[in-house]
Amino acid sequence: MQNDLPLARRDVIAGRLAAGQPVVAAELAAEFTVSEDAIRRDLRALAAEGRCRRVYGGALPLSPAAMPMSARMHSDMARKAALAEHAAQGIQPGELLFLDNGSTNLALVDALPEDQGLTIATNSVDIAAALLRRPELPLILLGGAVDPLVGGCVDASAVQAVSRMRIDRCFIGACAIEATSGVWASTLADATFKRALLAASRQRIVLAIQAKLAARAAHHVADWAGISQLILEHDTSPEQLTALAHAGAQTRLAS
Amino acid sequence: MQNDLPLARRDVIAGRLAAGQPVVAAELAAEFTVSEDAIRRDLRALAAEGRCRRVYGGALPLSPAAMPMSARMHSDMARKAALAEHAAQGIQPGELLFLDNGSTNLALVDALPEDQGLTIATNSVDIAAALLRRPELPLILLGGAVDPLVGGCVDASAVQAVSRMRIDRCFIGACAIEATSGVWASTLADATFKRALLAASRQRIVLAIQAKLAARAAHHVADWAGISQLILEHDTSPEQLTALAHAGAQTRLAS
DNA sequence: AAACAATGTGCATAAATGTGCATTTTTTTG
DNA sequence: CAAAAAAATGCACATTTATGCACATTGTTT
Repeated sequence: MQNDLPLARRDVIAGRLAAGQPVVAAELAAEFTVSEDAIRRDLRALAAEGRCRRVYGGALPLSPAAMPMSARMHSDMARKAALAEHAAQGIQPGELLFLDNGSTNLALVDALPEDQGLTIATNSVDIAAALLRRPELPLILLGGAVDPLVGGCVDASAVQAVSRMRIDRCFIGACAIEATSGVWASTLADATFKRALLAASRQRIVLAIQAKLAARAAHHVADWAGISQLILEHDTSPEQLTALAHAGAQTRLAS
Repeated sequence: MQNDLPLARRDVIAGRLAAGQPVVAAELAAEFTVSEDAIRRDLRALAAEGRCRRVYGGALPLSPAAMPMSARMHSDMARKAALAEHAAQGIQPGELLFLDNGSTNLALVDALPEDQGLTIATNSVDIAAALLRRPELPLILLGGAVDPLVGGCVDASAVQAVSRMRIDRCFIGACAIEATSGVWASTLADATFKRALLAASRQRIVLAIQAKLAARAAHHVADWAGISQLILEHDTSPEQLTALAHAGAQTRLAS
């Protein structure tokens, strides 16, 4: 990402600031392959124009935060990021991925590798919004009526659309997990969609933080025979793990 | 790529700028096999016509397409909110609204009235994300391949989907506005989608902040005969207003 | 047909701008 | 309070730009 236009670089930085994103001088210098002096001059100029606030080590946007969606509040973000990091390692170049609704899959967006020729599909509005910040990743969005509880499209048109796809690897969002029976969803439409998604996918991955094992949901999605891999946190209890293994789940632990 | 017509070269450069592409003086000189002086003269002339921004080493497009959607949505929010407030007053109960891509329409989300039985449709990821915070409003999301520059779906499937709808009131996002010619978009796909959206809608509204009148874009969407109402800021210059009125635009000023 | 103005082009020089480095000053952190 | 990191400052260097001028090409006039 090195354009020959110096002011273009300044515009890119200004754009990130305008998007509410804080910037670090050293990172920008490495990214644009210029010295930190040049970056500092840019930030100084932007601050003089009133387009950011200069701080030690970088610059902050004037109107802070705001951009992320309703899922920012969760302090589980660190846990989910660890799961996502582990899940991303299994991704192969050129794959068509599907990220189902769910805040855990949202964390996966930031863990997706670059320059692998990946294509991402999703039915989740929040995940699509997050993927807009990864413009190098081609994004296919499933349309339809948005279920406000789910935060994405799980209606008949979405089922039909996903049924016409051949997905290499899908990440199912689980509302609840039970060791004996598998994956569960909160709403009927969501469960129906997830089953269609599973049917269209070769590799079927589930990311689950601890809380999912304690949760309950009304509609069954799939048993462990239908799930290729269940990725859990490293501090999952041994009892749960043996129960899962006994039920036939292919589990892996994120470090 | 060496054509003997000097004007042709300038048009090619202007076309790239209008498409949102930055140009480097030295590269253009090599491409057209002329000296950098000639290129500089071209760029100077284009900048004087307001068709680009001259920078050290080349020129940058005036079009907002260069800035990602995430950056555009947080700039000039106060101005856009005023426009949105005014536009919301015209909405009738029970209508099916369509909010086209665009940061100005994003501000409209917070201005939509409650308990009016409205239904909202959009092809914009960010607008859909914002509407998740208004769960009482039924939301229909158009799917397809997401254009990262546009921030939403403007491909053939989106055109097809919108063509099958009967929309009561649509809010078109304008990348640029010209008093004599109407509404312009930055990319061909976006312009095509907007035309399909206009064709499917009864009331066709355009919200435009001041900057849109100074911007340039490459692809024509509609002239003023195709726009029901153009909502502008209260401090739009009288010259612009008379030019718009003379061209047949139905303008209204937000307070 | 010849002369003319108009325009675009390329090359010179001088001015302006951006960059990187060395040094000093300021801020943060332990 | 001391050490480390970051920022400001001054300066040398390279690149880009503006300006004036000579030259070629084109279209028009006489």
